[in-house]
Amino acid sequence: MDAPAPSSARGDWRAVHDEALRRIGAREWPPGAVIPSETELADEFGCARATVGRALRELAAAGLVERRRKAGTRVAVSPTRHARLAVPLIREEIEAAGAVWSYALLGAEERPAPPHIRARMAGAERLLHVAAVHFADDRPFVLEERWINLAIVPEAARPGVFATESANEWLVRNAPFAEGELSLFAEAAEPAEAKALGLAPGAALFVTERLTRSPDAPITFARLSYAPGRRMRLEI
Amino acid sequence: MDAPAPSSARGDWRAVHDEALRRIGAREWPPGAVIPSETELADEFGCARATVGRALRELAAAGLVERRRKAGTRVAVSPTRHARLAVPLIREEIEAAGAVWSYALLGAEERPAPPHIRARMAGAERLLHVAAVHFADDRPFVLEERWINLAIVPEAARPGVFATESANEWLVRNAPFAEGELSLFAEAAEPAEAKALGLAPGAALFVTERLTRSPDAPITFARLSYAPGRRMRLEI
DNA sequence: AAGTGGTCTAGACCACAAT
DNA sequence: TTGTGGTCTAGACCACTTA
Repeated sequence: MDAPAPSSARGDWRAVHDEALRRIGAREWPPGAVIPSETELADEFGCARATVGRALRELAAAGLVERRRKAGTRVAVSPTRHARLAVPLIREEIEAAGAVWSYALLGAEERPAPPHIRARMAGAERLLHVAAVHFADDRPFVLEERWINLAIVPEAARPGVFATESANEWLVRNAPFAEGELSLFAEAAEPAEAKALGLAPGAALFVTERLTRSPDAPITFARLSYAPGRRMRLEI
Repeated sequence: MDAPAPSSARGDWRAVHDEALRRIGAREWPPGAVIPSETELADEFGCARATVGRALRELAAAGLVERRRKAGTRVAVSPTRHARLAVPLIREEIEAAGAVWSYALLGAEERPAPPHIRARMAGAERLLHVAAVHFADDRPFVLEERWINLAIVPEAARPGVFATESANEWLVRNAPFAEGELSLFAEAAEPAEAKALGLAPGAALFVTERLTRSPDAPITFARLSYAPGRRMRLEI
């Protein structure tokens, strides 16, 4: 880390990062405390300030420290762990499990949305409702129910768009990188859901609700109801 | 972005980042394609290579591009979206919702684990089993069932450790920053679970199973069964 | 052998917010 | 006003991987 820097297999910033992590874990830098400035740490570790900056930036991204100009860097009060959750295409999720994907469109029509949908898609006048089931090896895998804001993606109203390609994929292609919110919960299957998925009413469904927004207006609200047995796996 | 750099409210690397994002979304850089090298892009944007590097590093962290030395940077074949999931302490989750947290220990004793637990905690000889319910405003919120590897955290066997502090918090304090796997799914409540949570058997539970590992051996396996109504919310 | 990303440095200027 | 983080630069050396 000195003079010409004797090469660094793992990167010097990692050494600083790991040592900072150790001090936080060992309560040498207790929760809420201000840690030394970049300049001081650079001095201590004998490296450039940018290297310390890199290390602390990673810690901040992980939520372990909070940084503010002039105020300095302080250890987060409650260093919460985070996990990264992939939001894959349904088809890819099924194929990744080694199964054959297929798909049945139940309906696609413009229709007035129920109040709780209207509330979440405020500003959307005309909404297209799409319902479909995705199958893994011909067994029902997930029920997709979706509302699409026709003001933002009017092409979705073209007849036959969702005959072979699911709304799931169509929207990823046509509205990529959109922001949004995701909500995960368990719910007993309603009779209609149970029927669509070939289950008994009341079965425990894993449900994800996802609202996708463009900067100006909501794009789509999707509810995916997964048949029992599906697990969402994450690394921490 | 030229000569003395006319200051940058948002950072020049963001400009490069956003333009790259646009080109990926617009399929000017189609999935799987190799994009220009850092040097070429630095030339195009009139900035230093490090600035381009920063932009592309963020895109790589987001999973939108893949980078390999010599091979270059290519657009991911299927640019999957990711969401960040916070794994909070149960007490903090309840208090964040404005409710009062309380806690009842159902039992804590060393006991042989069933086969499916032994399989996931390979190498752990002596296991402590802990069961407890967390309440929000005196209503059952989640059932915590946990197996702890006594070889790694022998202090957990001390009598009375989990009387007032939950195993959840105790382990966060005593084994911070551990790696692991997280699994989310829905399941119908078993009779014993239903009773502990005050529900009818078969109720739809939101379940998380989490295995925490130290570099050498498993530390703990926890199953959290949430009463209906609990939602896990994420930003995308 | 050669070209790409990965990292480090020393210095600089700036934005921001606490004082 | 001042001290902190945020960013940029120009150059350098290295690691890795493909050719």
